[in-house]
Amino acid sequence: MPPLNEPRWLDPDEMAAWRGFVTASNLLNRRLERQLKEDSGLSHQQYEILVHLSAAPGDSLRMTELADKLVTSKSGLTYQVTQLERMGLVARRSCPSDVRGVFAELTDQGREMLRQAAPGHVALVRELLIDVLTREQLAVLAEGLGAVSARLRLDETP
Amino acid sequence: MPPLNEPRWLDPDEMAAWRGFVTASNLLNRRLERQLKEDSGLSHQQYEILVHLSAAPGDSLRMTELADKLVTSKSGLTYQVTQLERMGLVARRSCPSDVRGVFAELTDQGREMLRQAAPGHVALVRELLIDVLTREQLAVLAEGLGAVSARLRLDETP
DNA sequence: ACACCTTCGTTCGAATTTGAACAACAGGAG
DNA sequence: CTCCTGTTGTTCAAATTCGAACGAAGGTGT
Repeated sequence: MPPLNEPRWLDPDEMAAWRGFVTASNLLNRRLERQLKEDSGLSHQQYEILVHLSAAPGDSLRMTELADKLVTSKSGLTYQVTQLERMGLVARRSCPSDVRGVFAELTDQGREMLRQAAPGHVALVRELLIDVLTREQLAVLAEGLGAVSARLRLDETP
Repeated sequence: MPPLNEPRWLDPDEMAAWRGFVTASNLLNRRLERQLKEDSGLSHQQYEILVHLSAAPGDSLRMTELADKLVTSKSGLTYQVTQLERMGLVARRSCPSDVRGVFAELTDQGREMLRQAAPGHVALVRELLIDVLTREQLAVLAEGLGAVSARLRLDETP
């Protein structure tokens, strides 16, 4: 018996997981966006840039590497780094070993902005996601979505 | 002892869950977007509009109600429905009981487009998310994210 | 009937995002 | 060295998104 031409639709449980994921993701992004904008004048994307930079050695990352971590397009990152540069939160530095390379580096002002914005952001993430879930749910979510991310990272490069 | 002024940062497990959620969400959206665009010429958002309409009684929904389900802005929906109308996939119908009201209704062509686009989309959702997780992980994810969504829906209206 | 507050969908301008095209360079194979 | 292929970051036009402001109605209390 040959494989069915009919696709394997999602059963109710699978559908619930999928819809829950999409809906929670959208709602969460919406809320975090508003909160950050009102509280610190940053978009979520800009905030994430600061976070990734502050977590990197030397508070700086190559543009491409940063774009990968953020899961965004190179051109999108170029735009946002320019914005952050105008705000004085990030600076561009050319790479010594590669003339084409550009480092985005967190400025003192950027570090300060992050220190100011982080508490409110983390509190909201906690209130809306972390504290809504049990310890076990959190663990399963971390492990499951970690696997999903890994799966997605794989067939991206080829 | 008064509550600490210092915010409760995320511990490693919590951080892993949060980063996993954000990353998986971004990667997944990126992939689905590409697949739908190449395969059917639809954006994910447009596809979701068709899905929600096809699931609604009479294949139609009020604009506001649809915007709620999609978790998007009213103006964003106005734009997308206009696009879909130009493609002949959706039609606007005025509401009999409320002059201000507008129904978005799935056309025959829209139904056909959905029938054509759905298999590839579902297959990818399955490949990248559903089939990567175990049955238990799926259940936990559905329940947990369901709760998160509910939590988010609550303090939205007031 | 009247004023008052809310809801509905659209319009508008500004901000953001994307993919494709591009120029400049890196890194090897020959 | 020289050609070839892959990278790097930017630019560009087009598409999308959002929030605020808006005009038009609904609904309520008096």
